[in-house]
Amino acid sequence: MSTTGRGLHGRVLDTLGPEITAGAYPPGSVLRTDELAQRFDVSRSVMREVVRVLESMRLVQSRRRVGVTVLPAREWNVYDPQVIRWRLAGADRPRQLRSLTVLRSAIEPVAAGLAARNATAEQCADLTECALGMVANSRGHRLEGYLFHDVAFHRVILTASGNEMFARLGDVVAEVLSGRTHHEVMFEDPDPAAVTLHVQLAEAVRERDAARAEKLTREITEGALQELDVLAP
Amino acid sequence: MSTTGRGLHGRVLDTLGPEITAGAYPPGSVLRTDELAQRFDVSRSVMREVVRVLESMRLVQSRRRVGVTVLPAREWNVYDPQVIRWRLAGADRPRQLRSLTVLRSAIEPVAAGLAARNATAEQCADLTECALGMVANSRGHRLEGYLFHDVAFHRVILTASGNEMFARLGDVVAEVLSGRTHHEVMFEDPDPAAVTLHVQLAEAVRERDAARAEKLTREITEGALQELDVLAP
DNA sequence: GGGAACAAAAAGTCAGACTTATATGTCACA
DNA sequence: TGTGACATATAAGTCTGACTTTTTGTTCCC
Repeated sequence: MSTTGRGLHGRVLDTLGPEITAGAYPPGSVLRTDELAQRFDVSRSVMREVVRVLESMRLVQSRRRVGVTVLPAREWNVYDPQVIRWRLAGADRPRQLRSLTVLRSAIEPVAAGLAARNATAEQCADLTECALGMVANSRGHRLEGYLFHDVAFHRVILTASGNEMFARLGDVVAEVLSGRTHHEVMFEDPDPAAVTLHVQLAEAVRERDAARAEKLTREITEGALQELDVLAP
Repeated sequence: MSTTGRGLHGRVLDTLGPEITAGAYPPGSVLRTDELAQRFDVSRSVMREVVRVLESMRLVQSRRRVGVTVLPAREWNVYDPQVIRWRLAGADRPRQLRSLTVLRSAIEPVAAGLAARNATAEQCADLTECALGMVANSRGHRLEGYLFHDVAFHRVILTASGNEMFARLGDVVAEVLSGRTHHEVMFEDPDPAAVTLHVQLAEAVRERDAARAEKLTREITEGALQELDVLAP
């Protein structure tokens, strides 16, 4: 389910990008456009476009008479969805997953508070529906169905907050939740306490209780953090 | 102080990017690469590189036989530093400033709590130094000096949190704080209460009091939000 | 009216020549 | 020996023109 992939350019990017984010080239390494073009068997034009995109992600820097320099991780645009996907697919997936979960724990409670103030009637209904879907799939190893509703639930919260910056983190949350179900060990049914919290959160938003919504979300993300500590200490 | 600017490619990007984020072309509008190249008097190769970068920011989408379609704002990579800068320079600066301030109010308290647990001795010293610098410049219209130390202070907090996602928001916070001093009306000296809060926050981090650090930061960002309500209601 | 063949349009790709900036090495001079 | 000016090589940057591929919209036939 890659966003790029289309065209020669996208295929090269999907190989070179992950290599860089995986640390295959130590920071300061110099690549040459011509050599890369040769390696991937594409023309210089295509290779230049790839380098330009990597440069806009701050993964590399292109300088005359020097070449394409790989930048240290501290420079990377770590909020770029492609970079996030590449890093989650790579070796430092655990570290990345932790970073993102901590980010969630900061954002989502505030977003939920705002959602309680701003959510439309339709969004409230969606929320309730998602929560019910979670309940319905919380037993009997129906993990896929549970995940689907869980992701949808958090997306609605983030969107309903009315803050575009929060809304854009929907994909990140989806990635984190999906990762927990698919990549990490998750044989057992979801924690019943978490399910209850989601139902209560939908209630709180519907009743415009911002403080309670924030508190409940804090408990949810707190749980996600603890879960992470158990899985990857 | 533009990151790009270097080269023909950067100059075109710095014109076309802001135009799109300013909403000069309604979503769904179709641009043609050849026409754009003609308009900016550059070759198609350069124009293609520009389009590729805009595409990676999800501002546009390039499709065969159709052209370069402008995407709706909901699709934009609003965390991309360039996009942030372009939007802050444009007409919906107030809305953008509010979004970012809300984001700060979610992130910084959590970051401060983590900083209290993870900050090195050197970072604690830096923090105290910055706080003292703020105090020293808090009276007599020394706004530039105050801003400098304020920005540095928040950068240290975000970095000391140990979370890379938080650390990368240093530039955003710098932009918001700088905007308050330069663009918005800011004739008076900074609020003495805010200065005190920063001094206390440096203390709390030094004493490893995570809960107090978080609470103090929440008060600081709360102040920033109220300030925004006064300036742009 | 519906489906298949066709034509046009725009992006995608390539190859090659030329330009420009700049890191680095050379050499003369102090 | 150190230092500055100058020359040179290098790799990115730019331009041009030709060709390919995909997709859309039309037309024509059943």
